[in-house]
Amino acid sequence: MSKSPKSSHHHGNLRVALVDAGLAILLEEGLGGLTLRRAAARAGVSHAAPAHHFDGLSGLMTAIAARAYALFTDRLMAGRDLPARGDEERLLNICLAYLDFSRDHAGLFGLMFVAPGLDRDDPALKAAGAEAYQILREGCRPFAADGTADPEVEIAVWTMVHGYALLGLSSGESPNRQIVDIPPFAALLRRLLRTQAPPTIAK
Amino acid sequence: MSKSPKSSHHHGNLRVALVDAGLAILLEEGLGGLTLRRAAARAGVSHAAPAHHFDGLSGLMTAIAARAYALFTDRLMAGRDLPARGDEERLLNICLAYLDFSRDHAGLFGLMFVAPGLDRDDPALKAAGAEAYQILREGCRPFAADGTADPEVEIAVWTMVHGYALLGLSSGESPNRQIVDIPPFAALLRRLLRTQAPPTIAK
DNA sequence: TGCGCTAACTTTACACTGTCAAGAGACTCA
DNA sequence: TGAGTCTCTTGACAGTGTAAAGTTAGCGCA
Repeated sequence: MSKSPKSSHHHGNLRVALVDAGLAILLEEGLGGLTLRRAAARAGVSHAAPAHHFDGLSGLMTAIAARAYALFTDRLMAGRDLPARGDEERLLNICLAYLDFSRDHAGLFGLMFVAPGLDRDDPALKAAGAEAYQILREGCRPFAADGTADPEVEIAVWTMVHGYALLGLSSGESPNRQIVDIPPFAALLRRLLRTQAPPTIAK
Repeated sequence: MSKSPKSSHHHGNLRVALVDAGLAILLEEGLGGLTLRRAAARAGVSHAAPAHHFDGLSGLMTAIAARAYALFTDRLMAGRDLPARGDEERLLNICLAYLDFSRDHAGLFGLMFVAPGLDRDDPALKAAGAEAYQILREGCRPFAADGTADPEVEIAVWTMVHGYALLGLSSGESPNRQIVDIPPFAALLRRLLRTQAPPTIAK
C-alpha cells in the first residue's frame, strides 16, 4: 500500500502528497470535508505527520489554496482563449469561466476566497493569486481609459463577478430567487461596460 | 450567579439569551469564537441546553444571523437617511453603510454571508434578509429603467458592493494592495450608474 | 566499516468541538 | 395532590488541532 516497493519510513515527498490529498478531498466533499487528519490518512501517514511540512492546518490550507489558484488560472485562460467576436465577449468569457469555477469547484473556491485562517501573506499564495488576477486584467485592458491598465475597470469587474459568484447567483438555485429575478451576468457586465448596442459588429 | 434571585432550574427565555450570547461573542471575538458550548456557558446554562431550542449549531447560527440582519438593516437605513444631495449620493451612502458594517462587524457579516451551515430556508432568516435587500432596492429605484424596480440595477449594485466587501477592499489593508491600486467604492458606483444618460428628468 | 546525527514519521496525550442518551428538577393542569 | 411534560444537567462518544516524546531511516564522516 506504499508508493515505493519497500515501505519506507520516509515518504519521499509527503508535502505534495498532502496537498494532493487535500485537493482530492476538497473536490469530492467540499470545504467541510477537509481536515488535517483526513488529509494525512489519505496520504497514508499518521495524523501528526503534516506538522513537519506545514504550519498546522492553516499552512496546509494555504498550500492547497495556492494549487487551487493554479487550476483557477487555467480555467480563466481557457475562457480567455475561447473564440470571441470582440473584446467584450472575451471579457465575458473570462468572467463566465470565473463563475463556472465557483460553481463546479465550490470546495476549492471556498477555500480560496471564503475559508478563514489562510495565510494571506504566503509568497506562493500571493503569486498564484496575482497570476489569476493578471488574466482578468488583460481582459479589461481594452476598456481602460488610457488603453493600458485601469484599476477602476479591473476592480469594478472583479467585485461584480466575485459578488455574483459569492451571492450564489451563478447557481440557478439561489435563495433570493423569490425576492428578485436574477439577471444573467452578461447583462450586468454589459451595463457596467456601458455598451448600448449589442457588440454584434464590434471591432 | 443567576439572573433571577431564585436560581430556577428553568431559565425563562433561554432562546433569546443564547442568541444574545452568541451575538456578543461574535462582536468580541469574531466568527472563530462562536461555539455552541461557549454560547451556552455565556448564557449560564449547560452545554447541552441549546439543543432544546435550536437545531444544533446550525440552528443557533441561523437565529443569530437573523438578528444580525436586523442590525445590518438598521445600518443601511441610517445610511439611507443621511443628508444627500441627490439620488446617487443616497445610494452611495447606503453602499458605504454596507461596507462599514462589513468592516466594523466582521464577525456578524461573516456569519451572515460567509459561514457555511446556515439554514438558508429558515423563514425568519429569509424575512430578515429580504428586509435588508429592500433598503438597497429603494436606493436603486431612481435608476431603474421604468422607474419602479429594475433587478438588473439592483443586482449590479448588490454584487458590486458585496464583492467589494468580501474581497476585503473596504479595509485599507487588502493583500491586493501591491498588485493593484484600489479605487474608492464611490468611483465604481459612479461608473456603474453612468451607463445611460443620468435620469435627472426621467419620466 | 561503523558511528553518530539529523530529519521524517509515529505514538501518545490533551483540550477542545458537536451531538446523543439518560436522568433530575420544576412548572402546568386536571 | 399527582401525573405529565417541558427544561435543563450530567455523562459519554467520536472527531478535531496541536504539542511532546519516542522511534526509525538515511546521510555524512571518521
